[in-house]
Amino acid sequence: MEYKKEDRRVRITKLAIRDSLVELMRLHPISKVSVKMLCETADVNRSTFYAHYADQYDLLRQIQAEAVADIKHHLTNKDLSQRAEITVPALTEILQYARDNRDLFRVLLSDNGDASFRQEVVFLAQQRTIEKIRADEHIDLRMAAYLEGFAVSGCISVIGGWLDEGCPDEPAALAELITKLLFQGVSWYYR
Amino acid sequence: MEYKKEDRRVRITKLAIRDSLVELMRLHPISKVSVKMLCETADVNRSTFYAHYADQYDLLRQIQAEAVADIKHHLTNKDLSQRAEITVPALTEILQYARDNRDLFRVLLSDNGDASFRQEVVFLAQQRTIEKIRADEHIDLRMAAYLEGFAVSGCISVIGGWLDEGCPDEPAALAELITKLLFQGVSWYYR
DNA sequence: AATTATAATAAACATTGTGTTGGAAAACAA
DNA sequence: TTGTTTTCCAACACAATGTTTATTATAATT
Repeated sequence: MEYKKEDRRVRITKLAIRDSLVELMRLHPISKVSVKMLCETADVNRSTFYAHYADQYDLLRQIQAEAVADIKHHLTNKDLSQRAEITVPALTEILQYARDNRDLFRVLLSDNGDASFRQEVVFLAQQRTIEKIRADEHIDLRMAAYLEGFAVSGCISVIGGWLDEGCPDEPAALAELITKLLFQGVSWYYR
Repeated sequence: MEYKKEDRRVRITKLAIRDSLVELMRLHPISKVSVKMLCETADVNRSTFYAHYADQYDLLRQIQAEAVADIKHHLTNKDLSQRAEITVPALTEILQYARDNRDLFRVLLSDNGDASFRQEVVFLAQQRTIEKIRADEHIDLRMAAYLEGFAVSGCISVIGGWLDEGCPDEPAALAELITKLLFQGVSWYYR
């Protein structure tokens, strides 16, 4: 991987631009964030922006890709490299990571974010959490797709709400809740 | 409501524009759909567009509002006007309505759609399906929010997938599935 | 510290979509 | 048919886009 260690100026510039995007996307959807405004907020020349990114969407895509890579890193580094299933401890670790980068993840998971990030998360989850559903030959593929979509969308919603509220629960507690919601439905709680 | 019966020309124009939006949004997110392209596809003059809508988003908003009104109509017209809970029959009827307007709902529920529509659906559902959760004083508000978000996001995902695949299941069967997923989780199926 | 390489800047440019306008032509309702 | 309303057409100023050039500033290298 490109460990050529970017020029210091490049790092500073990119950081300023990325921070500005996250800041602006707390208020506006990506479509309403112009390159012009972005550069003004970051105090970076517009030509400089175009030297690094094609447009706002390209920028967002790169930020997302990095976040996905980090999540993947957390996944493979943990106990579950052998077991194709997300465990409460692993989910806890991911939640901690999300909390540490709260501003970023709020934006990525929010409705202001781009669809592709959620889709990537779905893909990651598909390869792990629910792989056993796929493996079960008693389930047809269509049903598996329903279950996966239901599960991942539900989870993302909970995590997004948690971040919006300032992470009032401990990661471990939320991981527990999510797991229960997934496998036992909403009824486990209130009945 | 406005039963003034619009001028025939207005009806034709609006219909053409709306169809064009749905068509274009199968490929691009709303942010990438320009008024110009919209009018070219609809074969309508750009000035005419601005006579009816402020911009693409205003147009989408109006389409959404109408869909929401229709759903509301289906809800209040049914047995559940007294019971604050979505029943399988009522959900079935809504699914039939969605299937009848498949192209439209695919767009509205997809990630290309606007967040506000999903939020409105969430709001509708909050007032009914899960009202009992709210009423239960043993549940704190934060937990209730988690459950609601989880449930609604999951449902929308399933319905969206169903529409994308060409509605291969009967509405009644899908309504049954969704209800089970909601209250018993994914485990009811594969184990 | 001096030299070389490269990144950021400023200014200008053509291009494109936006939103508005006024008048002519067309379609409607009566 | 007559009067009304809508659409169309052409033109407009305006703003953001993406590119290019020369110049300045900063970093990496020796």
